[in-house]
Amino acid sequence: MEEGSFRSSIPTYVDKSKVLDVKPLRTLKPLFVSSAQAPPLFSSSPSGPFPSGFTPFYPFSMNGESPGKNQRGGMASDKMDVDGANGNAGSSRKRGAGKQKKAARKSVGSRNAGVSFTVNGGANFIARCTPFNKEDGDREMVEYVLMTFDAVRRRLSQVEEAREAPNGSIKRPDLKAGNVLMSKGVRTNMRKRIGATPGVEIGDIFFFRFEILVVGLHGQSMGGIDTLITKGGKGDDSLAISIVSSGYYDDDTEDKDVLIYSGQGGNPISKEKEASDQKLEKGNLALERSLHQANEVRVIRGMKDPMNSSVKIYVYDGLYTIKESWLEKGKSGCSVFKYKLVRLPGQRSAFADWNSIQKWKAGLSSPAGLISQDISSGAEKITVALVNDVDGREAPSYFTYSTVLRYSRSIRLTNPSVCNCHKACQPGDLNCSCIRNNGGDFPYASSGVLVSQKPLVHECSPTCPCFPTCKNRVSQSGLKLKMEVYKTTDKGWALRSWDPIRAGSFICEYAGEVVDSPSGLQGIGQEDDYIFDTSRVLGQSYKWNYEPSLLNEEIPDESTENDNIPALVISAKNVGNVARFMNHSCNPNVFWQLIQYEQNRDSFLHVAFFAKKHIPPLTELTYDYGISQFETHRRRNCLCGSEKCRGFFG
DNA sequence: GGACTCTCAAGATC
DNA sequence: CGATCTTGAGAGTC
Repeated sequence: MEEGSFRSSIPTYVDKSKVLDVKPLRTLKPLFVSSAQAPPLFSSSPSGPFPSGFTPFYPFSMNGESPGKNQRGGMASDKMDVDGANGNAGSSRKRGAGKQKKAARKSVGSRNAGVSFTVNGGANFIARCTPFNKEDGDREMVEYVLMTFDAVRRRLSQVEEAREAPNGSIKRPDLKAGNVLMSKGVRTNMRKRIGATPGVEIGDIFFFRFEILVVGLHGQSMGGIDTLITKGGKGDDSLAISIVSSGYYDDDTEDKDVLIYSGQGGNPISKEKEASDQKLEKGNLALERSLHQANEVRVIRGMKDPMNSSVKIYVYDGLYTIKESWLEKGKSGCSVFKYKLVRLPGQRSAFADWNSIQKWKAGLSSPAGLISQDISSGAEKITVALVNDVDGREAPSYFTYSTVLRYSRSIRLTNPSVCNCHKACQPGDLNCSCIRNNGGDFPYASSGVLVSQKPLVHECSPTCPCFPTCKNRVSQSGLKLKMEVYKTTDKGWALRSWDPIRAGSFICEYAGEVVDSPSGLQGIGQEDDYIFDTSRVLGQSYKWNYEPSLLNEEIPDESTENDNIPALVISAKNVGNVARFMNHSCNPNVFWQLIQYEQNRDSFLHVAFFAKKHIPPLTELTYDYGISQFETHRRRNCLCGSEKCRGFFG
């Protein structure tokens, strides 16, 4: 820690001649891949359809359900079959369009005719949840289950918020989504175990109790103590295997490695019933037995979301053991069991980081290697830190910080449209033309998260009469997260957030200068490492949107709209915002989404980044740069290090 | 804006 | 199979 030793060299006034030209990603050598080796390219038309969001992702085996399409063979065959998945999904969607509008429920079954299911006769993608990986998971399965949960939950929120009379409706989309996943068997790590949960990493964050349940980290939907029956007999022979410290009880969570956890029970059940003494039974008894057994106990710490105090975030803080227990008088005057849990040494930090970040934000301390408090020089509403803890005080190469996308000339994309709402646009209000432009669905849930990826999201424009607080302006509100541009050991500069990020949250726009002539792109990409190009094709498709069949919905027909979206190419070499520091990954945690809104009587395209999954603080933000369609384009070696790394990008 | 109350929920267990 | 237990999350209130 070299606290307080910086506070200089804001890049806008550093001596350009002395600054090394640091690329966002280190370029090793040009890489040319023959077509036989190249990964499958999807929908190569520059006008779309949108390359990333619409081809269903099959991360796991189809178990021979797409015969003849699986061309990888060997080990790969039971992992991923992107070719087959795309072939199937693409054709079935086209067939489904128009014909099956009415038979929503039926169509799901008939579309899948001939496919054998392993679970509840649901959609074929559920077949990936095999008895094997439902019992014991891995990272891929955990991420898949979490992504499915949140996609379903977002959709249920969207449907719910559009409803006029919320009587008998889904008030708890999280519980409903949990129920859908449980009943369809979309879950993992169902086998209870002592110690680590395969695929769940220390530091992982969760926004709902059900998320923790469906990945098998903690097997109680509400209760704070989960137990494992050790001998075939009574419940008495149980050990505590995981606990959630949520704030409901008076736990002491001050120390980053020690947790004083309260036993369960004794709370007043209703207004009439008084608090009572806790008894040495159930979870309390299991904790007591675990004290003597000294077995590992998983600890999940709940805390307020620094972004939104009404939201609670759960952080998996790794394994602890119980060292002591005692009985004391609680605030109500009744006896409460207390357990002292101590974190096992040698685990990567998780909860401790949250404490550090709080101090940084409060100005009580600084991260090691802080060079600048704000590389945006005040352009952003929230400061953007610059940190180099790797090689001294070197700063990124010179550029002009801009929060907006600069168009050199106006491009009329569609007829500009403004809505006629005079407060905030209301989900479900089909009189609102902005909502109609989005196909009738409000693109964002009330929490501000994007519900589904689409070819194009139509936001309300600055000229719409609705309030600036209208929820349909998410990408126009600027940075909300506390960002940090930081130096990595091997990938140049990178971007991360001090705040936790919920899946679907808006992160930032890709600011820069629009490159006018798409025909001239071939040359531009050669020299400019800060090009963003919507016509690049993503090397790996994935499914972010909810699976309609899980909710007995028909597959929406997106094929007719947005066929004429032109390619958008942006250079952030000279002008840009934090987005220019985001590196490529083949397994990214961020994706981009085209947004359109009206400005000065013309409609303009924007590129907005959203969180693909929940992102813990200080995790590098990455997106898939995609692959240029120009064969002469210079490709670069990928250093993302993910298991499914395709080896190159660009 | 935040602390509080109210309401309606879920799975596990017995 | 249903009652009981154990709180979570969102909305509404002051």
